Amino acid sequence: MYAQTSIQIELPSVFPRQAPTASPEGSVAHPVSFFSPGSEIYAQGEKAKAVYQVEFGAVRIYRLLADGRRQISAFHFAGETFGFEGDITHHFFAEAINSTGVRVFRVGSGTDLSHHLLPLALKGLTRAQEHLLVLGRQNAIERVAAFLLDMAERQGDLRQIDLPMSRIDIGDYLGLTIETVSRVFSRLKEKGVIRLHSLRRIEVLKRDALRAMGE
Amino acid sequence: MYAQTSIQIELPSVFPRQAPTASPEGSVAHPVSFFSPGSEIYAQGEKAKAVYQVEFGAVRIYRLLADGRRQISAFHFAGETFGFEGDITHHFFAEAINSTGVRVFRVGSGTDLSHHLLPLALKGLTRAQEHLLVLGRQNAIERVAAFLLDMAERQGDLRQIDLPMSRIDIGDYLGLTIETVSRVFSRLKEKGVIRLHSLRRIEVLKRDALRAMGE
DNA sequence: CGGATCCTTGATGACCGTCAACGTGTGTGG
DNA sequence: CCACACACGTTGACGGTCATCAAGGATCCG
Repeated sequence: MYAQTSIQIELPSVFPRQAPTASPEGSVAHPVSFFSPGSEIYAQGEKAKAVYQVEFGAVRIYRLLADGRRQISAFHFAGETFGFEGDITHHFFAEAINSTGVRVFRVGSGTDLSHHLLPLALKGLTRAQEHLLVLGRQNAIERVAAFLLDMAERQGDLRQIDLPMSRIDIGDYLGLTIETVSRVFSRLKEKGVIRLHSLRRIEVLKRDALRAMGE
Repeated sequence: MYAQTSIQIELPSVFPRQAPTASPEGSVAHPVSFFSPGSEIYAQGEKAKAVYQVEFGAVRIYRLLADGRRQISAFHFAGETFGFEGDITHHFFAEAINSTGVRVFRVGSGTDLSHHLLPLALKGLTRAQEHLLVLGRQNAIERVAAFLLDMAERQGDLRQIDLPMSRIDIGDYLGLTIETVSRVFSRLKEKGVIRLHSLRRIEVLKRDALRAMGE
């Protein structure tokens, strides 16, 4: 699709939707790598040798079945940290969704990050387990509602949500097909719950209705 | 259902199906609590103040929706550690499935367990994310196959698997109803893939067939 | 402006949930 | 030791939800 580009550049944080968490090692300078849309940050089976903090853009973490079915287990946006799924070897793929800048913190070799990583791992664990409830026990409307609420919350609970990812990504995150995602969006529009300014920019008109659906 | 019983007794490990992991604090003696079937170990909303190691028996971790739908996110058996879902406050319930002994390691108050907890949290994270793939992208047969393979692996890959949990628990773990679980078991019997010695004791006759299904 | 990708909408059917009835296993008390 | 009762599990009939297949429309890029 896209060739992987991993240029080492120093960039300021452009879209800090969320205050970046404190740098694991404080004042030490760490390189920012730039990834073009669709390019791979790491692959399943690779040795995990760093953790990554999103400076701008968005990242998807996913796994594949042999026949190509894909499950996105998490999205990560500006300020969020990822890269510790799997102790030694990555069990997942990480890809840039858009043009994305990622700050790299090399792990191992003396420095001890476990104090910083534990809370991040626990947060990831909680998120994953909450997502299990969505995939295991909620229907299509409830899944989309939960997704929109989560996106809204992570963007500061504004009325406007922008979705950096495609419908395919949303479907593969929610365990649905893109057609079902699209139909649910249409139904939510009909009901006056949301409004689409563009394909990837959504306004939430009735937050309570969403909450009632997403539980 | 059952009254909660939490008697502080010292018990030897009875069913060490798996070698217990090293005690987080080595030589210090820690109490073993006994829980009767169905009794609560901790509840959603409680402050997390300990981690727990299963001595014998089995534990289910789950979450509920308002209308009672339940999603079991994990089972834990002898030798396994749980209790760190949620940083400060538990976001989940933990219940004993059978008569279960649990060794309690209190957290906080000086002692620093983060070095011990991080690998456990990462393992839990990986398991949860793998389970996301099952719930999001696999059909009923594939889910049950994956479940049986996981159970077999955690019991040392013997031909005989014993399931400490009910069909309801299996259904709530796999995002299926008990009827569907039952039907899949029957189909696997018809195909000669498994054999039921009793309701909760299963013999795997064709491991390869299971692998082909569970991916 | 043109082409490709992404998204939407419709028709159809498969899979699995629901409801219901029956079978099986387990524990208790007579 | 047997009888009974209750929880658990199985099987069948049916319907709803969502996947699949297909076509057309919107959007974005050069």
